[in-house]
Amino acid sequence: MEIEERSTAARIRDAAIECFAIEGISGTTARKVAALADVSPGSVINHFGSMEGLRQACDHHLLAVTRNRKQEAMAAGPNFDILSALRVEGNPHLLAYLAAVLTDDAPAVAELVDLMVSDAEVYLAQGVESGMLKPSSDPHGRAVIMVLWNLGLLVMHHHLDRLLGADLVDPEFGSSPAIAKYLTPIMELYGEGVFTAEFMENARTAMAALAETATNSSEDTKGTSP
Amino acid sequence: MEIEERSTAARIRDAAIECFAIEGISGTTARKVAALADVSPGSVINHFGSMEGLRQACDHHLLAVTRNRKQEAMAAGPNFDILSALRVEGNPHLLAYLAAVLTDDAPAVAELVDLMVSDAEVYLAQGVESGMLKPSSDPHGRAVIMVLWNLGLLVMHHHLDRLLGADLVDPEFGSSPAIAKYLTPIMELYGEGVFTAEFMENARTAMAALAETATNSSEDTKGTSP
DNA sequence: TACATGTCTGAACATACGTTCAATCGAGCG
DNA sequence: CGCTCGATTGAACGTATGTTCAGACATGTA
Repeated sequence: MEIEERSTAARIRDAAIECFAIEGISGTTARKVAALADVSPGSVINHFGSMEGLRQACDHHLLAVTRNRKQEAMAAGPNFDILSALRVEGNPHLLAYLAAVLTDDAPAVAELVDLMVSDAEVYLAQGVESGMLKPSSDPHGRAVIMVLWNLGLLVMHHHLDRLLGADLVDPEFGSSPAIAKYLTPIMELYGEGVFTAEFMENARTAMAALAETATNSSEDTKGTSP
Repeated sequence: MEIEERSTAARIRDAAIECFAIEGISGTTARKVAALADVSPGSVINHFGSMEGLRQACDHHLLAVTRNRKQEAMAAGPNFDILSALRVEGNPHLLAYLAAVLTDDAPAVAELVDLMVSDAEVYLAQGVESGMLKPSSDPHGRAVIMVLWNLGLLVMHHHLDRLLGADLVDPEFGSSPAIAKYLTPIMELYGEGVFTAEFMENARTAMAALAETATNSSEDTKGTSP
């Protein structure tokens, strides 16, 4: 028997994260996790009470890792890739696990997303102050959209990989040539936007009208809403 | 007994879409669908062969509805809200069903996403030609990112609703006052971007270096990648 | 060595699922 | 009316799951 570096509970939890990430939330069974962790099915329940308890333990681990990485990231200066921190070392399936749980509404996941948004608000404000970013008329809304855009791409990494050949979940993505195919359009959108100045002029009046009489049908915005 | 307007198969399929949308893919059972459609469990299998067949039937229905709406949308001119077409009439749970299936990689779903991207490429090109949109150095990449950003927000409608108070899946969202909270930051991002011109100047050189020697560590882009 | 204590096992159980199939129903027709 | 035949039923079956628990095991202590 080999030397055990991590506790049995930690080994089971990491095996569960890997299983959740690869087989999906519903495709993961106690027996699969047990086999992957080289323990018996009963041991999985013994340590975490139930499969739901195991899920929560994984969520809290993800949250804890994120909180730890947050401090290092804070010291390294503004970083708009919320995911890069989770890509480095640790369990290589943490990012894929996040992608898997982001859709169902577990409390710890909501807390994690809220944390990312409030972090982003700080980073964005810092960026504005340092002249790196343009100010916004709705800093909170902008932070929400940018974070959810990022997380949304992560959730649909299968489609992104198929369409652009860039696999966000690959641990080596950060140093892969494929990152350019992903960064180029995003940088362009974040740099210049898409709408021309003429169009924005027209859209602004339509938006103002929408804000006032929002109870009308959406007929007005058809063909203009993003 | 009431007058049946739709065939039994269609009733079962629509019940399945509702069940998949509300209870989730894995939370949906043949018995739940049968109860919702007021038929026996055996009838569900009789019509669709298996639960997997039922899933595929739902996917193909979603694809068919999208293709139909596409023609109307084409006639109405460029429309950058890929989802608005699915929000009008028909099964009110189609959008939520799309949000549910967007994460697992069923073939029909991939086909649907590919269709949306190629549609977006056409719309974006039309927008550029009419002076509504800025040209792009990577039209395909831009279309992919914009579509996946949109779909990503849909997938995470729970988080968007919690953070911004805008429920994308609500059938009446298009004519709701909440739409402003959602459109304001998006229009701002699509109109002006986030990065200042000065920053883009620096980023451009970093991007060029990245494109050439992409095998380096991602240390260079830390703090700048979106 | 002998004992104590907490960990781990794996066979067993209840449950819920997808699926099957003989029986039943009901509309169309001679 | 009597007959036919596809649609529908719902009880039953095999399987897989989460969970339990009595016993085996390892480890530290005296």
